[in-house]
Amino acid sequence: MTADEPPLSTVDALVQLSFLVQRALAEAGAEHGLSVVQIRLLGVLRDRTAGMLEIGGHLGLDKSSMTGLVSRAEKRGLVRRSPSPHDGRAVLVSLTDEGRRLTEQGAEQIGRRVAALTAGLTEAQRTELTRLAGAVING
Amino acid sequence: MTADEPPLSTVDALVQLSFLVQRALAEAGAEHGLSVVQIRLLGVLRDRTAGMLEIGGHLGLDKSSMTGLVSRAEKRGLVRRSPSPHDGRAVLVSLTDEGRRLTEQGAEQIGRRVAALTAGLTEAQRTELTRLAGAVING
DNA sequence: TATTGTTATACTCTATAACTATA
DNA sequence: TATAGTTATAGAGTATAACAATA
Repeated sequence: MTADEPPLSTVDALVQLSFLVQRALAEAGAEHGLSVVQIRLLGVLRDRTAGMLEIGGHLGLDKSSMTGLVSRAEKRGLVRRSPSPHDGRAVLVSLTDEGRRLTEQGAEQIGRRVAALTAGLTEAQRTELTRLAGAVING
Repeated sequence: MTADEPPLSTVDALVQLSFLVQRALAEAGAEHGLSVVQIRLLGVLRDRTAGMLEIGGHLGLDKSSMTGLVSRAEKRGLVRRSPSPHDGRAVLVSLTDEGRRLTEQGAEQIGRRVAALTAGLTEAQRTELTRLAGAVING
């Protein structure tokens, strides 16, 4: 029989859960030398091509932070910069084939690791957790 | 009427929720110039005095990362280093009065911000979410 | 010898301010 | 003038390897 755990407040439960998930993300990324923010960058580009400002908006980062972030990913061959056909000031960032491969593979591993966190729940509990988390996310 | 949101997978829901909570943490910390890791450092020291290795274990950081982390907090007057009475190699890190004040105040603000995330849930839903999150946390 | 902690070093990540080029 | 992006700079945060002091 395992030890009883102290009851958690809602706040503590959400904070601790967030750290568990973030650790799973970091560990999945580390297998490929990717930081969490690099994972997020690839995630943003998974379904779209975007300019620096737009990506920064999604990640909550200043445009000056984007330059280095994208350059490091570019140096690793994961993304490319292209000139925008409509605006001479703008660049469009998109995944390379290698970047897309790594994105898909990483998503799979993240899925496995995060799913493993809920392995102790019943299917009904998992469904309910997903529903409640979704309600928080959607306001 | 608000727009329908796409149904989320369990993995996506947990990942997105973790980013929401982490953002709340970061914003609460930013009000006092504290990073998330500095908040965690104060949290570890809230209920105990600990050596560098022990703190690093709680935070998942190498001992070499601890030196700078603790020194920055020390320079701000939030923690102090004391020689261990039992081991001449070790130092004991503890909160200063100012550090404790900030820790309590920060915990309050984090509580408010994280609680606000669940403001749209009923009390029963909040209870259920807490129970399910606790089940994930406790294995 | 093993352990605790620091230092030296290198890198990622981030922001502010100043700058370039284009709109 | 305003906008998209980069550069210069500064600082936090992290790890690896080498080191000092103590156990």
